[in-house]
Amino acid sequence: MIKTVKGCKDIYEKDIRLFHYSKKVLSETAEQYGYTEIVTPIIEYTELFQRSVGQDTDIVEKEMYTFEDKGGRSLTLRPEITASIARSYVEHHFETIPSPLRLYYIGPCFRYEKPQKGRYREFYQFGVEAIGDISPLLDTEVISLAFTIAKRFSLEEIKVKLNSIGCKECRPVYKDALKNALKPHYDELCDNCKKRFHTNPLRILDCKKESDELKKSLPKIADYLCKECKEHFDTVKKHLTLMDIPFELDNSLVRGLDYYTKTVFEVVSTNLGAQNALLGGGRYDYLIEELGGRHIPAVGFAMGIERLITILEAQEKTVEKQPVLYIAYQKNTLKEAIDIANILRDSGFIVLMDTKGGNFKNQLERSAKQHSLYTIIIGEEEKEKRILQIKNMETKEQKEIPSDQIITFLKNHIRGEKNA
RNA sequence: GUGGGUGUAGCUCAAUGGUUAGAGUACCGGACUGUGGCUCCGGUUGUUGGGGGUUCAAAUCUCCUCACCCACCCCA
Repeated sequence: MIKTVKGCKDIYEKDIRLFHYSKKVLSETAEQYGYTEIVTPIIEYTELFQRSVGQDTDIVEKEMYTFEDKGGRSLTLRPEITASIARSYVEHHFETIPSPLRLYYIGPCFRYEKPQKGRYREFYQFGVEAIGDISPLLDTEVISLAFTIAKRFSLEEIKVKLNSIGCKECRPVYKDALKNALKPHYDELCDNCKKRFHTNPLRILDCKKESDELKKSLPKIADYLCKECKEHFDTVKKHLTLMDIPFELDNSLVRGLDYYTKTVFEVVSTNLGAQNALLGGGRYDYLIEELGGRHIPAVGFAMGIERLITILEAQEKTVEKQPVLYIAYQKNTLKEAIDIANILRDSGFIVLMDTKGGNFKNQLERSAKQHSLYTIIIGEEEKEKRILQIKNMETKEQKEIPSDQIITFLKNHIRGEKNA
C-alpha cells in the first residue's frame, strides 16, 4: 500500500473543517488590521534561504528539501515564508508603495525533521509581515494582532514571551561579553554548545542541557542594549502594557533564525508538548538589505496551523458540518427530484441526492446516516399534486409544501431569513 | 542523527507456545415496494507490519528491519 510520505498527512473530515475555520479567522483578523494577502511560490532558489535564514542555522544546514531541477538550478522547498516575502519586496520594488507595507500569507512549508507531536515535515504557516517602518508601534501592532488571534480562538493556557536581542551595534558587544563569561566554562558545555560558542553563542542561552546556575551567572542582553535598542524595547513594553497585553520577559529567548534583531517574541501553549511554540516572530531590520534591497526595517511573525489545530482539539473545539438536504424519490420521479436538487443548489443549499433508490425506508435510513437536516420526499403522489414532503430529521415532523414554495420555506427554517 | 514506547480485520481491542486467529463496531444484503439511526438474520474483510532464528508447534520466545507515536535536538 502506498502511504503518505513520512511526516506528511492528509487533512479531511473534522480536521479540514477546523483547518478552513482557522484560515478564515486568521485571514479575517489580518485583514481587519489592514494586512493584505500575498501568495509566493513554494519553491525558491536555495541561495535565498542560505542568505536569509542563515548558513549556520539548523534549518539550512540539515533540514531543507533541496534538489536540482532539469536545468541544473539548485531549488529548495521553502522551510519558511518570511524570506520569500523579503525576496518579493526587493524584486518588485515594494519600497515605492507607501510604508509600512502590511502583508499576510498562509501556505505549506517543508522541513526534513523527525516528526513528533506538533512537528511535521509538511506543515502550514500563517504569518504577517509589516515592512518599512522602524517604529516600535509596529512591533506592538504585530504582537497585538497575534494576541487578538489568540483571543478569537479563545486559546487558554497561552502566554506571550518577549525579549530584545539588539542590533548590529550592540549585539556584537554582548556576544563578546558572553563569550568571555563562557570561556572559563567551555569544557562544561555540551558538544552542541561548544560549536555554538563559535557560530552563534546566543543560542547557548536557550540550551536545556546547560545548568541554570551557569546561565544565571552569564551577562544579560538587556544590560548591553545600545541607547536606540533600549528605547525601542522600553516603548514596546510600555505600549503592550497600555494595550493590556500580558507578556513575560525572557532573556533566554533568542530564536533560531539569523535575521532577527531587536524585538523577538513567542506565544507558547502547554497543550503542544515539547513543541510548545504556537507562533514566533520579531523584528528583522537588515533582511531586506541583505537580499540586495535598501535598508528597510520590518517586523512579523509566523504561526503553525497544525499547532493551532492541536490546541483547538485539546480544547474540544469542533466546527459543525453545513446543513445538508437529502432527496428521496421513486423511479418515476427521478427527473423531478434532480430538478429540485439543482434549484436548491442554485439557492446555495447543500443537497445530496439518493443514488441507490429502493423504498423510502432505505432512503430515509441513508439520509439519517448522512446527518441531514431535512429529507425532501418526492414520490408519485407529490408529483401529481405539485407538492413536496419535507421531513425534519431531528424532530421527525413532516410537512407538505407546494413545490414552488420550497426555497422560501427552507430559507426561513435554515437560515432564519424573514420574508425571503 | 540518538533514545523510549507501540504494531493483530476499515476502526477499538481479545487470544496460557497448542484446533481453522476471535469479539465489538463499521460496511454490504435480507426481514422491509411510502417513512430514518432500533431489532433480528445472514455475509465480506487478516501475508498477526516485513524478514530470519528457536520449536513437533510462534500473534506469543529471539534477532534484524520497517512504520507510527513520544522525547532529545531544532522550531511553527
